Order: sequence, then structure tokens, then C-alpha cells
Amino acid sequence: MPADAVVAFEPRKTPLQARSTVTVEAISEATIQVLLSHGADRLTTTRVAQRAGVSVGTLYQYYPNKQSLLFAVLENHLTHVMAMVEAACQSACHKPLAEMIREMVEAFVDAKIDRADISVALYRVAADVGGPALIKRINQRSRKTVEEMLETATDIKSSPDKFAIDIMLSAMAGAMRSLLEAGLSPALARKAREQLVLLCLSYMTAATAKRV
Amino acid sequence: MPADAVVAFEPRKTPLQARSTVTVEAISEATIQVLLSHGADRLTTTRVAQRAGVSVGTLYQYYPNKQSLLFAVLENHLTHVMAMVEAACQSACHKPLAEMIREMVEAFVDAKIDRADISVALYRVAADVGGPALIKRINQRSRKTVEEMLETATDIKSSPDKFAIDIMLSAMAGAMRSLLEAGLSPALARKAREQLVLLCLSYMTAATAKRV
DNA sequence: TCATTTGATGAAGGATTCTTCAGGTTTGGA
DNA sequence: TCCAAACCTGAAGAATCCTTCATCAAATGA
Repeated sequence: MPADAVVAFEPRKTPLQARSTVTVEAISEATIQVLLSHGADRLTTTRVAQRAGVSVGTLYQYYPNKQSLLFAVLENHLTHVMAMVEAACQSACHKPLAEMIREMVEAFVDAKIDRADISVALYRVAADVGGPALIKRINQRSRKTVEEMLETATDIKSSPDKFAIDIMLSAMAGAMRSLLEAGLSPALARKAREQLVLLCLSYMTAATAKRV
Repeated sequence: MPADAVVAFEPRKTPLQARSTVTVEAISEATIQVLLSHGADRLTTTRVAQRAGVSVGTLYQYYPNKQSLLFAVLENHLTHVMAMVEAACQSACHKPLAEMIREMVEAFVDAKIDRADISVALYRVAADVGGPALIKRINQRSRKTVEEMLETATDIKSSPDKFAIDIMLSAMAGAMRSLLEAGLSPALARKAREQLVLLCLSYMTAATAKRV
């Protein structure tokens, strides 16, 4: 394969019969299982197919290559976490800054902890081809969501600039990553929530104050 | 290779003659070059050797395997960044909190920006076997360094707990990573320094206040 | 029922890459 | 000068893994 080969990520074929719907579901689930039990670098298409109870050929009928498989799982996870955050941002509109931040951060932390093992497994996948671009998209969308929420805050005159929001979100995600990778007991999880809220809130407060 | 095989990271043999000293230096440098030009997943031992102007066999005389090669480069980078941070912490002892944080954060940001390309290339290496353990060690040492510095602060009664420091450091590193991966222009670099200082300082201030 | 479409199989091709080792070259000291 | 140790070479072994395709099985609908 040439160095600059273009890799397709889109599914090759969409299931029509009920039978194949079950199959793609099984493959998707098996991908996560193998990711958890063997790790990203020892995940092979044959192993995934075996775990899903189908043959490799079947796998390649729905995913053009191995990367598209991992990409699909990563996209699914990120989309899910982001949906949680978006919902929190929706419900926190027109409230004071402190409540906004708390709801948003807690939604993020809870979503991550809820799928801690998958999160950890996917941190390696995220570095693969396609991952960075996807993350960039998700980041931009997250930034926009938070930005729009902050504009409705009842107790600040002007919301912080885009750059500050980016910093906050990446700091939050980075700290969370470190915590997850270190292994997070339920006891620490509560503390983590609290501290991450404090981190984001104190920064947002400071960043906002500067512009009033 | 069995799933739980133990991989050696230590150099296989230490150079005695001047000739071989040059060789290992060339191999180490070539590893970085290949990392930058081809990326972590397209780095092969043959390519590194070729770039270094030696044969593969020579490479394997000093590094027991490919991973130890990458491990060495990663360790070198992390150690360098950490030395910068430690120096800053040293010189910031017995000063007010705000100055401490500023010096520490700026040292970190500058060190990272100074080797931005290597940093980005190594983020993928860091996820490989051996990386997590190394990072854990570095994190602990960083935490200790910052902790000791904070205890000499002239304007706070009690320093924040370990957990809060961990959060701050991982948030700082996470935000920096995101910035580096997005590509950081010199203009943005200044803004990043400033904002990361604000992030860490506002959090430390808040975390400290709670315990006084 | 039966033809057509959809789905599944898995051995084998093809490509990549790590690592070794038998044999050669260079160095440094006696 | 000469030898032993250090150093270097690179073709080949060995292992792994992605992906295809000829072939078979199942489902759909007319």
C-alpha cells in the first residue's frame, strides 16, 4: 500500500435482511470485546470475526477494512458521550454559570465513567488514521455547544472567547483521561467529579472576569 | 510470541569504542527522524537503520527490540521536559503561589513547544507497551516536585492535597496535547501560555482556599 | 415452486516486518 | 606486526495479519 493511500471508512454495504442486521451488530459488539480483552494492537479482523461467531469474509462484507471497524466504534463512543454533554447543556441553559459548568462537567464525567473500560481501550484507537480528524470534529461541535449555553448564562456579562472554552474542554478531557488510565475506584470517582467541576468553574470564572 | 511475554527495554550492550558510540547516537537520532517523517506506525527497524546509515543487525546489537528503541526516545523526551519543570520549581520556591504556578506552567509549555513535533509524534508511542508505566512514574515525580514547591509558598496556609495537584498537572498536559495536535502557531503559543497559567492558577487558588 | 438476490464461508494469496546469525571488517593493545 | 575483542553486515527465517474470491447456503417474492 502506498504511503498516501486513501482509506475508506464508510460501511461497504447496508444490511437488508434481519439476518445481516444481527451480524453487523455482533461484529460491532465483538470489536469492543476484543478491544477490551486483547488491546488495540492485538486486535485482528480474524479474531473479531471469530468472537462474533462469523467468518472473516462476512466482516469484510460490511466493513471495507480493519480501520473502518475501529473508526465505527470510536465514532459511536464519542457521539454517545457528546450526546450526554449536549443534553446537559440544553437543560442548563438560562441558569447561573456555576450550575451550567457543574451540569456539563458531571454529565461528561459520568458518561466516561459509565464506559470506563471502553474509553481506556479507545484512547489508543483515537491516535490511528481517521481518529484525529474525527476528534477535531467532535471538539468543534462540543465547543459550539458549550459556547451557546454560556451565552444564556444569567450572571455573566460576556461569555469567554472560543479559545478559553477549548482550553477548558481539553483540560477536562485530559484530566479525565489520566484518571481513567490510572484506574478509578468508585470512591475516587465522586472526588473526581467534584474536582473537575472546580477546575472548570474556577477557570471559566477567571476567564470571564477578565473581559467584563 | 505469547500474549503475556515480557519485553526487555534495557539496552542490550553498552558501546565501548568511539565508533559504536557514534552509531548508537545515530540510531537514536534516526529514530526521531523516522518518527517525524513517517509516523509511529510506519516506523520499522530497517528504516531506522537505513536512516542511521547502519545495518539492521547493528541496531539489534544495542536495542533488544523495536519497542526498546521507541521507549528510549520517549523516556528521553519526558525526562527532558521534566527537568525543565523541576528547574522552574526549584527557582520558584519561597515565592507567592501565583508566581510559582506561572513559572512552572511556562516552563512546561515552553519545553513542549520547543519540541512540538517530537511531542506530537510521541503521543502515539506513549500508548504502547511500557509507555503507561513510564508516564505513571513521571507523573508521580512531577506531583512530588510541585507538591514540595507549593509547601514553601509564602501566601498560602496549607497546600492543596495530592489529588488536586494530579488533576492540575493532567489538565495542563491534556490541554497542551490538544493544542499541539491541532497545530500551534507562534501567535497562539503566547496566548496558550497565558491561558494555561490562568487555568492552573485559578484552580490552585480555589483548591487551596477550600482547605484554609 | 423456483429463480434471483442476499448473506456467509474460510483457505490462500500477498505483503509487511521483526529478529537472528554466520561470517566479514575494524580497532586497540601487546 | 598480530591477535583477540569489538563491531558491522544483510540475506533469510519465521511469524503475523489484511484482504479477496470462488463457492455454498438462505431468504425473498412472484
